[in-house]
Amino acid sequence: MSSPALMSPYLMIRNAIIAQEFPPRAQLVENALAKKYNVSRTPIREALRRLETEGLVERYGSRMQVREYRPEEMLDLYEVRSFLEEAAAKTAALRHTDMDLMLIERAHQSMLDIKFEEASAAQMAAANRTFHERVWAASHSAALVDLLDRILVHFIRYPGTTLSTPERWSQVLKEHEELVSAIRDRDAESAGKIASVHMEEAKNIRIEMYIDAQEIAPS
Amino acid sequence: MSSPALMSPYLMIRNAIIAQEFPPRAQLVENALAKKYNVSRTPIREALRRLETEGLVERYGSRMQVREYRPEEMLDLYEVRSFLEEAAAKTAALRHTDMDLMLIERAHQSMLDIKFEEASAAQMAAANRTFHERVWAASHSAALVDLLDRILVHFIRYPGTTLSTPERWSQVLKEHEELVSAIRDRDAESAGKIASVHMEEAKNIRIEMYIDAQEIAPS
DNA sequence: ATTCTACCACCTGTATACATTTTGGGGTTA
DNA sequence: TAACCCCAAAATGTATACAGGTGGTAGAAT
Repeated sequence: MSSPALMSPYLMIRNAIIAQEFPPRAQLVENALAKKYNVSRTPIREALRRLETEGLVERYGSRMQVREYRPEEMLDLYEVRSFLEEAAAKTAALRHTDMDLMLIERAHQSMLDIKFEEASAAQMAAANRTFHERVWAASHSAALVDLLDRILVHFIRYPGTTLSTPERWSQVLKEHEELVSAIRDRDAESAGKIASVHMEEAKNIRIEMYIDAQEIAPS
Repeated sequence: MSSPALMSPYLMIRNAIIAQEFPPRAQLVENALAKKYNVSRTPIREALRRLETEGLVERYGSRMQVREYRPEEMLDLYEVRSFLEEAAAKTAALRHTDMDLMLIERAHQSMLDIKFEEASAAQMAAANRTFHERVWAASHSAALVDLLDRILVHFIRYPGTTLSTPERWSQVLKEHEELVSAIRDRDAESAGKIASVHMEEAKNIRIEMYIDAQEIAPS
């Protein structure tokens, strides 16, 4: 994260939304943002349009406001991601080149090299993301990668990670191992199934996290 | 299609691209477009940004140009659509309300009411699209609908329809009938399978169309 | 003839000024 | 008191002016 002055209004506003500096349903007024970030309305408008297409910001009439979100929405997102990851895994199994496989294996090895106690949550999440991205790439379907990107954007708004315990971490590694094998064997059905189950588990962990949060701070 | 003056620059440019008035790789220069459509650069810029996120237009450095496309890409799109329609059908089977089912059945009936000889291709395509949209809606997954919308945008660039023969039309009706039944029975597996096969067939028809076109006008 | 340089034309990025629409409030009336 | 209307203020939509950067070309020198 570089200094504010070097960041585009798009990223500035985006970060502010994620940090809840602008809470859900907050009105995003062009003039106010322009003053706040010391640029003219023009770049602000473009940033808002972009955030709108990403789905972080919504129009109400002509006004823009921060999109609301409900924790339940997370389940929807995981569900769709599950379908897409299944599709990507299947397709990757059928279409991967030797190079694709090498890149996937290397990403997997990077995750194996991480010591859970020493690494930061961000590091682990990044390594995990890289692994999945390499699987996507191996599908050789630009359309599929585009959709996966689009879905994952929404996850930003939900804090935390599903990789937070050593048990889960080693479980993830085991499942990735299986996924790599299935892809290597060009076994599309298995690969799809593994990816799907993998996501289903992440979803369930999220549900637990949500319920725990509810019990600590009930409405 | 209303008169040009009433259409937003976004739609104007979009139509022009689809009509190949701006061929693939054509530079889209803001000033030129502004003069052509009698508006200032500001709305033109917004239109281009929007088209960029839709994927009809691409940046090369800071220049914008019409995105290239290859007929083979169509297969990718159908493949991804197939996954998504399968997901939507499965989810709709599990989650539909009585109202959802009624709307689906009504859309299906509308298609049955169409006489192939009398109806235009556009009418048939529209009725077909409505049917599918109602299935999507019955999934109650906003994220899924969003992705389907996003994928279908790209189909615009490829002319023609897969519903062009009476045989195919009645085949489509039969498969829709089966899909409605599976959804009604809340049989997710069948519904998913039917939707998936349905799309696979459309893909194959596209391949035939492409090959035929190649033979008539070889490179 | 070829290459290097300098300049000019063009295009995008940004700011600002102007136009239009929407909204919220206050006062009047039924 | 509630409803309606009108007006003022504010926010968005649009146009225009200005700045910065890039590419291409003409001309000169080798």
